[in-house]
Amino acid sequence: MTTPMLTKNQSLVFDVLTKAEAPLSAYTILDKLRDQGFRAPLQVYRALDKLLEYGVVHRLESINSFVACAHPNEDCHSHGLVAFAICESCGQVIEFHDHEVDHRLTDWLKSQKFKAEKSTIEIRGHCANCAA
Amino acid sequence: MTTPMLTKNQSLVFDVLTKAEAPLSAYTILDKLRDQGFRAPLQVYRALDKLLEYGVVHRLESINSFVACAHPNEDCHSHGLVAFAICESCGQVIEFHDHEVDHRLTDWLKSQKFKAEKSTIEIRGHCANCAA
DNA sequence: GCAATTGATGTAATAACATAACATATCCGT
DNA sequence: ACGGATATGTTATGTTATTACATCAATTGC
Repeated sequence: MTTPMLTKNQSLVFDVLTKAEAPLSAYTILDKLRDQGFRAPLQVYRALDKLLEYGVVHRLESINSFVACAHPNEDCHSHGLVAFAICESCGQVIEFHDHEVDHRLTDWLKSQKFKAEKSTIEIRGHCANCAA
Repeated sequence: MTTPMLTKNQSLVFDVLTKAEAPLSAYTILDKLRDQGFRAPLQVYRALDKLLEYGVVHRLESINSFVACAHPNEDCHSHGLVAFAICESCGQVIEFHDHEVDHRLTDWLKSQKFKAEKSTIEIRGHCANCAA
């Protein structure tokens, strides 16, 4: 999907996520944008919905947070499957793709005649720097 | 891990999950146990924490819900990695294990020196019965 | 030009999910 | 019986997400 011109709110939210060192919750984003005139959660959630749709932001289900896509130039959707390693100490997120994993899951789903719509692979733990 | 004797509240919560056709949210469980004397969310969450620890219940992060483990006789923890296919129409959850996927992810994590603690693989879509 | 449609925004209220803090009670080893 | 650990009960609160409704702005068809 080609990303259309972002609206004002979408740009503000995207900028906050791009500058962040770690995933942010919707309410954290809201707080960071109070000075820009944001007042209500919906302003954030609506922008996030679009950014997710465009594939430039990912939602981390296991921590109810959002990150800017780490591979903005490639098309994440075409990879079919994105996986995340999330450090519980420093918050760093490593985003990666593995075709073999993708393939195995796809084959399994096909064998079950299960039509996949949205896949989540998230590993929580500690990154090289933070691990004892 | 061997599962110790369940307490009263743990048994009640586990029974509700075992009898359910689909994953249940903590608050849905609470409602189903009002007649048994449950009054507060914490009674459910505390029981769930233990059941998760014992490995007899899984949490589905992407839908904030809980299911009884589908493979009670095997030890899910020893599989290292459990994946779920979740039907968004009927709610059915298919739990499965794939050693190859496990292996690929483990190798990748090792290459990054990332210490995994908890992994989540969830695929939302439509099961064979519900797919158009 | 101008109504009609569509998409974006603003705001308030509420729903849904989860935990903190504190008090009591029950179980078990000694 | 005592003391510690675990389980429970209860209230309040914190956190995440959506519903409902009003307004505004850009676009399209006529």
